[in-house]
Amino acid sequence: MAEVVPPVRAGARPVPDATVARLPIYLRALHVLAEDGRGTVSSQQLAGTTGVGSAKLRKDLSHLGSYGTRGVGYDVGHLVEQISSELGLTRHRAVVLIGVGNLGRALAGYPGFASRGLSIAALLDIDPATVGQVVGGLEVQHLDRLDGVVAGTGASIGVLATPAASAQEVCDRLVGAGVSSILNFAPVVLSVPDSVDVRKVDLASELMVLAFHEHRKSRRGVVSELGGRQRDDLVGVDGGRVGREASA
Amino acid sequence: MAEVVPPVRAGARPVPDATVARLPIYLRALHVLAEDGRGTVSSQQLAGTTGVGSAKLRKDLSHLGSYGTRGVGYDVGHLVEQISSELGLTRHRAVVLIGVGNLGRALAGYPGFASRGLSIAALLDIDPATVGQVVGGLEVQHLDRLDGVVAGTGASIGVLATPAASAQEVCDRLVGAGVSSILNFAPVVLSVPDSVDVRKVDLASELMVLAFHEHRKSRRGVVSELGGRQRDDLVGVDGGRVGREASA
DNA sequence: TTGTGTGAACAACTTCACAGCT
DNA sequence: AGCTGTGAAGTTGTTCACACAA
Repeated sequence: MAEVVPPVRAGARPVPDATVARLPIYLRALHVLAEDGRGTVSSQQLAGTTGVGSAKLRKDLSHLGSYGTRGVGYDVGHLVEQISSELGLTRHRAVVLIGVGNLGRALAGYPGFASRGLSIAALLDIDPATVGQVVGGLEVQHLDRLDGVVAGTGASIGVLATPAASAQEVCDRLVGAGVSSILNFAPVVLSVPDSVDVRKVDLASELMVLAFHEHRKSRRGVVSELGGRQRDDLVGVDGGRVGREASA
Repeated sequence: MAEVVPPVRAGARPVPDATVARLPIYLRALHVLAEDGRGTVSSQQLAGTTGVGSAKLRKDLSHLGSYGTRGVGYDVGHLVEQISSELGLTRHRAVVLIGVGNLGRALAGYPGFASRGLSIAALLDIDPATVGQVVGGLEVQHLDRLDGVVAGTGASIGVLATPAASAQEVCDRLVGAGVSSILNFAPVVLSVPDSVDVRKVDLASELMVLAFHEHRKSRRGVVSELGGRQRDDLVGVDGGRVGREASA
């Protein structure tokens, strides 16, 4: 067609979202392989440990200009660097966590947060009984210090682990302080400017989706070979899209 | 495979997965509306509170044999029933939770679990210091009692909130006890029989995806060399005992 | 031979636009 | 008028199959 080229400049979306969502999984598997001293992996092998099909895996890796060797596989160390780089983990990113209840404590102590690239730089809460406690090596600070903490740590990512009732308010303060990406665990839909990314983890929803699968098994079908799928179903949490649509 | 089969096998998937994943969100919003005394909602209004586009919402609802009234909207109460029914929440489903650390405690106390259809029927752990504690009104039992607990409560859903190292082992025990759906919080790819559904929530991955978005935002002509020498401890995920891939 | 990389077919999901009911 | 329900078009993601490199 003599159609004009899409007005998209170079750099619109080189890496599909679905691929990005899987990169951390590959990265983890690769770290394990590296520890075991493996120098190379084939897509087949990586597929085995990540639960992703080998073709999908190859296509994913090809999006980041993959450097596999035909007949051999991928260099583990190099792949780790490639993925880390793509995810932006080569640069240390500070994360502030708001809401130091049980969930917040779990997150603060989560192995894998502290490990690579990402680290929780500050914990904040509004409860006087919690403020001042030391959790995961950090002293919990009062939420009122948010602006200073964000400025001081250079944090651009916030984790929201507060009760639902205060989530929107805290979110507003996070945005006001300059945070531009938020991981939301509160079961509410946050309203944020377009420039802010929100990703939501909804624990209750996850359980309900499982309940649905249970329901379907018992309700309709004999569990024919269609029934179980573990590998494909690793959808996890659906992507939190940017911003939101206009609403008064 | 001889004959040309229609798109989907008989009774395979009437409701798309993507829709199922959103039903809990609608359900929550509808509960709020019901509390406020709203009798009806339009797709437009529901879209506003759920952050989903109105067209998508209508299509989603149409999958469950939609019951809207043209020119008016949907009956809130009826919709709640429809969605609950589709998700299998009309029947009370017992859930067992393994691993009563901070995450487990957070889940045990999560509002919205206890509320509708789903309830955590038992907490189990293997740590003697945790066993016997009362958390969220339930006494933590030893993991060895798993079979009896599953049989006694009729639980078919298990929540895995253990450390990564023991996740696969506990998973096996869950499956052995008769649980057929598992919500896995451990950063491990579980190996299960085809008849078992596994859904994974990977907190570290979520953060990394956010980091990626941050990274992309700051990708303004930063073509210069990123100091890729990120040589930190090789923590990795230990105990990644992913058996094998049940390759299809 | 082994195993990557990829175009092309396929499938899933989303958005559009409007017919048709109230 | 207002709003649902849905074919059709558009977009995104997955799977296939094979050329090609080591």
